[in-house]
Order: sequence, then C-alpha cells, then structure tokens
Amino acid sequence: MLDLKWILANLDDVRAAMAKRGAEVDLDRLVALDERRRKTIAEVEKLKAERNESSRKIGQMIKAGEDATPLRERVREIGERIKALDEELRGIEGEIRDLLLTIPNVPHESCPVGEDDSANRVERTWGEPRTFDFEVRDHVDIGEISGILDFERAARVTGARFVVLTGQGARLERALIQFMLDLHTELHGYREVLPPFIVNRKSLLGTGQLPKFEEDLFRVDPPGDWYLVPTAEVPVTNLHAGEILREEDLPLRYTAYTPCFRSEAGSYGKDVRGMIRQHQFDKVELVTFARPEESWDVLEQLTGHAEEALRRLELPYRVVTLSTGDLGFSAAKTYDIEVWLPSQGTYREISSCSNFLDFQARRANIRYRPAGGGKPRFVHTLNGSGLAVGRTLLAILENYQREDGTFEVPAVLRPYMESRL
RNA sequence: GGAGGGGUGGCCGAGUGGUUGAAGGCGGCGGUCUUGAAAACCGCUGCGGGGUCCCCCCCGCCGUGGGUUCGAAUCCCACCCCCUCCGCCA
Repeated sequence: MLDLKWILANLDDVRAAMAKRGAEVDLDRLVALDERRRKTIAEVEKLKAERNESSRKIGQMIKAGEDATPLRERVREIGERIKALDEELRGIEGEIRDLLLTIPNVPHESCPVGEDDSANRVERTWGEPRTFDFEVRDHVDIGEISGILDFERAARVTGARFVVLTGQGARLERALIQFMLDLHTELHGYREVLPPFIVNRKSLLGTGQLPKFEEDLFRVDPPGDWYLVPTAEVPVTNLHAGEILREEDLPLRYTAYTPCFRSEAGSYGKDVRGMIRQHQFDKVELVTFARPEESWDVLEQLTGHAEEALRRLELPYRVVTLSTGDLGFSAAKTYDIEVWLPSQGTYREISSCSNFLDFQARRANIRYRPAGGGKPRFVHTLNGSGLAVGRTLLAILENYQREDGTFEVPAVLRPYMESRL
C-alpha cells in the first residue's frame, strides 16, 4: 500500500503511474474522503479535549465536596456526540483503507512502459540453446517414455492441472529442491525456513494477494479465513509482520521450499498440456528484508542468485524486465528469468524477482530501527523464485533429452540422485 | 475438546476507576571520569494522527472489538493468541 500522505502530495505522479499500469484508480474520491476525514477529526478531537478537561474538573469538585451534577450532565451529552462522530470517522477511515488496499505500487522509472509482456525488455541472455539432430519431444512425451510423469492418474486422483511424479521423477524433484536450498543457504547466505503451507487472510493482505485477487487462491473451508499458500512469499514475508527489526540485522535473507497452490482461474485454455501451469507446484523462494538505500542493489543480487541455479544446471535462459503493464500488483520492478524450452522454441518464465519497496512493509507493518537510534522506518521487501521447481524439472527433461525419449541428469544433480544409504 | 493461568513501551516487568503514556530494570543515545575501554555516576529515550506543523498545542493507543462511567491499562461482555495440566491424536 502506498502512503496516503505521499499520494496526496504527489497526485499527478500517482495518476501518471496508474495510467502506465493501465490501472483504474479513483484518486478524486480519495482526496474527497481525506478532506472529510480531517474535518471530522478536528471536530471530534475538540470535543474530546473538552471532555477531558471537564472530567478533570469533576474529579476535583467531587474531592472538594462540591455538587458536580450539572457539569456531569453536560459532559454526558458531549460524550454522545463524540460517539456519533467517532463512528462516522471509523467509516471514513475504513473507506480510505479499502481504497488504498486496491491501489497498486508505482512502477520504477527503469521499467519499460507498455501494455503487456510484448513491451518487456530483454536484459541479458545466458547459454546457447542446444541444437538437436533429431526431432525434439516435449516434456510430456519424455516424462511418459521415461515413466516418471503421470498426468492421467493425477486426473483420476484429483483432476486436471495436477501431475504425479513417480520413481526417478519424484527423486529428481526432491533433488532439485535440495540442490536449490543448498545453493542459497551455503553459497548465498540465506537462512532456510520451512513455513506453514496455510496462511490467514491478514498475511495475504500484507503481501498484496488480497483483497483484489481472491479468485486466484484456494480457500480452506472450515475456518474461513485460511488459504493454501500461492507462494512462500506470503508466509515468509509475514514472518516479521508487526515487528521492528534491527538495522544491524539487515539485509535479512530467507529461503524456503513450499508447494504453491493456485486456482489458475482465468487461465482456461492456456498451457493446458503438461506441467507448465498446475494447481500445485513446488518452488524454492528467496525473500529479503532490506534497508531502503540498498534494495535496488539487493534486487540485482537476488536475481543473480536465482540465475546461478540455472547456470549450474546449465540451462539456457534470459532475463527480462517486466513492462509497466505486465507488472504485478505489489511490485515496483520485476525481472523475470525465462528458461529455454526446446519444444516451444522459446523462453518461458521460471523465476520472477521483484522489489516491492515499502509497499508490502506498510501493509504488513514491518519496520526497522535505524542503527543510530531514531524513529522506526519501513523496510523494503524483495522476493524471487529460486526457482520454480516443476518448471525446472520440465526444462531439464526437454533440454537434456536423448533421441530415444529418455533424458540425462545434469551433472550438478547427480550427487543428489545417488543413494547415501 | 475440558480445566486453569496470562497477553502492558525495543526487551523484561509494576500497575484494579481521576495529571499513569504508564514505576523499576535491561538495552540504546549523549555526557562526566579515563591514554583508551570497562565500571560507576548524570541526563535523554514509545507509536500513530490532527492543528496556520521545523517552537508548540491537541487527540488516540496498555492483545482485538464492544459496553458501563463525567472519567477505563484498571470494571463488564465477546473474540483472538500464548502457556500449563487432562483427554484425543500423526
């Protein structure tokens, strides 16, 4: 969420930013609501000051043995007016809050301006897509021939957009998770956490999935305000919700493996074949809490950490900067890392690394105390996939495929595929 | 699920109706002392909001939301969370 004061002081900038995103935001209503709000505050606080003053006087009168009944009556009336005004004020502030929660972040000036992903800017490309001297298969065929992917039985057990990994497939998924966690903890200095896979409504408000994107989530029935995690970003970022961190501890870096659950509402017909778009997939996430001054550097580092996983797996990829129209709700800037998929002859998203500035921190109330003392400030939060495990497995099958429809295991993963018993 | 205990400032911890935004301690910041550091001593040290706002004034905040009262951290109700014991259970 953006700072109300800042919005009001920079109305034109905010208007321009929303236009770049293609977002409809009623800023005029916000301005009107704020005026009403301040007017009501002035009124009710004047009455409260009067009540406090009179109550003090009543106390003194009673102590002095005087009759305070008339004054008491008057203060009682003031109290009733205060109650009414307070209620009105709560209503106005609620409306303002609801509105603020639906305003997306302001894109950073370095984001290319455009309506959709066609305006995304390619920053760099790594690796040379392999040339095949046979007809390439997609991961669905390779998975079937190798006997490690079973979409039919997954459909029987659950439904469409699920997969069963079996034998070496399950082991490869596990190896990838282990490899990525090892890489980020041992080499990149992240702290590993294993968070709950169910979160409450407040956490989803904190990171920005709610209130606008409820239809993307799976809600857990009995409690009503519990949801399956759509990404580890939610539980891990909210780890420090409401806290005041110490500046000395920043940047705080966490990595977490979780499955991710997405309803994929509105994506009917897209990527229906295979495991590109599933209701459940594994992901290793990177989350960083940073000082405001360092967050742009941290975004570069974090993106580099995700890239390192692909380099070690020797999978060709490119990094693109999302255009203003393609940017997620909470992000100020996002790099997507896209891996090469031979079957599609194109690069597909395998990681998304974003700087949210203080947008999430303000929603989730995550602050830090400056080292020299002073007022708490909002931290900057960042996160990125390091990487989406299912898509990585898929990319391995395709890029490491053999002519007979089987595949090779990347060298870096072989130790993880071997028995240690 | 049952019984009991508890949620107060960065942290610990007093406080059961009237200058208590809150004793005391720890931590932090500044100072005295010291060649330097430590110790000791002194001072300062919550968050948010409003006001013609860099001085100052005012309002709110003691888990959350209601209620009682002229006045609530203190009394009442509901809810949330934590702890202990019992039951159940992977």
